Amino acid sequence: MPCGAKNRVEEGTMADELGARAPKYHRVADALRREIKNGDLPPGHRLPAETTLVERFRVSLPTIRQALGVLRAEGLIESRHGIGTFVKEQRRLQRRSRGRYGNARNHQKLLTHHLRHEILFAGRGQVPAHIAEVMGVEPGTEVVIRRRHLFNKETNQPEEIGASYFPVEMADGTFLAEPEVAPKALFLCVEELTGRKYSQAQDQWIARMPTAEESAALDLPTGAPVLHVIHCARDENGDVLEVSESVWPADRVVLIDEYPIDQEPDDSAAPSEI
Amino acid sequence: MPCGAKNRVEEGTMADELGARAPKYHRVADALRREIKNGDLPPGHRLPAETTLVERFRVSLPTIRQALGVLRAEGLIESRHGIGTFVKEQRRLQRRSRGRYGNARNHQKLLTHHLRHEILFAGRGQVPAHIAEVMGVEPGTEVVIRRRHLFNKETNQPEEIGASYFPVEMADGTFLAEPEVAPKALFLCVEELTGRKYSQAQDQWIARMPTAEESAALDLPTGAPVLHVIHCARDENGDVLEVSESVWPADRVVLIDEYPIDQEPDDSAAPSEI
DNA sequence: GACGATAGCTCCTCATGAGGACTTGACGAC
DNA sequence: GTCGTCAAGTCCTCATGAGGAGCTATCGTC
Repeated sequence: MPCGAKNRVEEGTMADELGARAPKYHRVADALRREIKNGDLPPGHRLPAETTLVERFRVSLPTIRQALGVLRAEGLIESRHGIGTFVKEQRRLQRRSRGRYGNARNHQKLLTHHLRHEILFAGRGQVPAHIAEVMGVEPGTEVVIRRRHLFNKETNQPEEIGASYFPVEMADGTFLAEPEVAPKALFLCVEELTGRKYSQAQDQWIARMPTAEESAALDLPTGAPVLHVIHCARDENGDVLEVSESVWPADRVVLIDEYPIDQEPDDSAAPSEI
Repeated sequence: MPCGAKNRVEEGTMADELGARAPKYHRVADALRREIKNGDLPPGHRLPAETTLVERFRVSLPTIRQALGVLRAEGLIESRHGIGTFVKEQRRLQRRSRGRYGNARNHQKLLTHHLRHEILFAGRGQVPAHIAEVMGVEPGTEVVIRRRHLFNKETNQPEEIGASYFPVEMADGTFLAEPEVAPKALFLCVEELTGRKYSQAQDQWIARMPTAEESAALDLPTGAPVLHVIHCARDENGDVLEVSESVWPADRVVLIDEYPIDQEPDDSAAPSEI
């Protein structure tokens, strides 16, 4: 069949919103998407086999596969080789509070004690470029690095990957360079070790697609982005005490930040329209 | 050619890391990806035409298209109908400071004065479900809504879409329900109108894929996520004064948050490992 | 010089056909 | 009962062939 001659494509099931000019794979995807959103195809339910969809929509297999590819990219369905294509269970969002330093001073324990920690690396290493920039050092400078993975203790699902970076002269030779899990918040350790106080912070918030490694480490479905925060803490002189970064699976985690609002004018930067 | 019989696939250009068992489209994608990362195909450069790639890699057109689809999904290339396929210019990241309320008290002017404001809607309307939740009201409750689009004044590119929501009893009848751009930060207007002070805030940070509307409004390339913040401000009694939300194109914008670190313990929630 | 038609390039859509890889469940041998 | 074999069902890969749609440069006309 030449491309121009339109087959009738199962009226009533196929979308009518999209004109007859829309590509077939688009119309098929639209029809299936509506059935999923309607609840006709509930989460976990198996879709008809591709060959069945070929008959039902009276289009060719590549067209059906292209339509399913669209829905797969949207995160609506998931195909398992040799088994079938399923409507995805939508993962429940977990709210993770970032909170403030003051709380940790109170409790004197690890702030993420509800998560299982795994220290992948602790010791000297070259600072990554994006960290060097906020640290204000040359790329490739040696720093003390602690890399960690955090898991939900119950489900054992990965919930965060992160790392902390310290200036060598500050942290080398201390237990910050040792792979044991710290008993309390790292910044309290740093304050004890150096006698300097955390005084100001800058956070960079980034949404992006994961790297292949992150996708594997966080068990991310295809098409799911990550939330990436680079946190830079300085003492009152403006010297960097620590840069830490965290990457969260955005399909599962919402970050919550709570803080008081200044009543007095200050000189920090301007918020976006509040 | 039957699927089992492997054609020789241009040794030296195709990846060797992936075994010969890897799918052809995967190997083609890998070869092109490496050329892009190497710089052999610099940003903005046009890739060979699909038919040329067919000859070069000695695979069929659908295979080439599938390989390009992989790179397209990764955001590495961009195809323009009738013109060609290009290595994407990586958009320069703009750093947008969110800063703090105090600054606006100082300057008494719009916090985003470097952006062009467009008020799409101002007036009464039903509160969306996700806003109702943080506001602590029933879904469907009437509130005063201000929807806005913000554009870069120079490039005219969309840089943010957002909205503010106010309780009706507070804002109805005031200029908050009028579509004129406010001369200064909205929260200052609210404080003047109500006599109540912004005292505490909660931000929800979300990374997710855009809706179709957002994708169009923010001129997002396919595969680019958005950064979504829902900001809830309350007075000292805990009454909600305003909920505002912003959606940023994550391929262009990095949000920066700067704040002092409390020296005293407090009772706010715990940060993730700092 | 300005305008419009055309040719030739590009990517996009879609069909047909075929074989492979993976999973599951039924069956039989031990 | 346990194990391995087998068949059937599923999704995955890949080829070939064809026509359509969008863009641009060239050329001719006005």
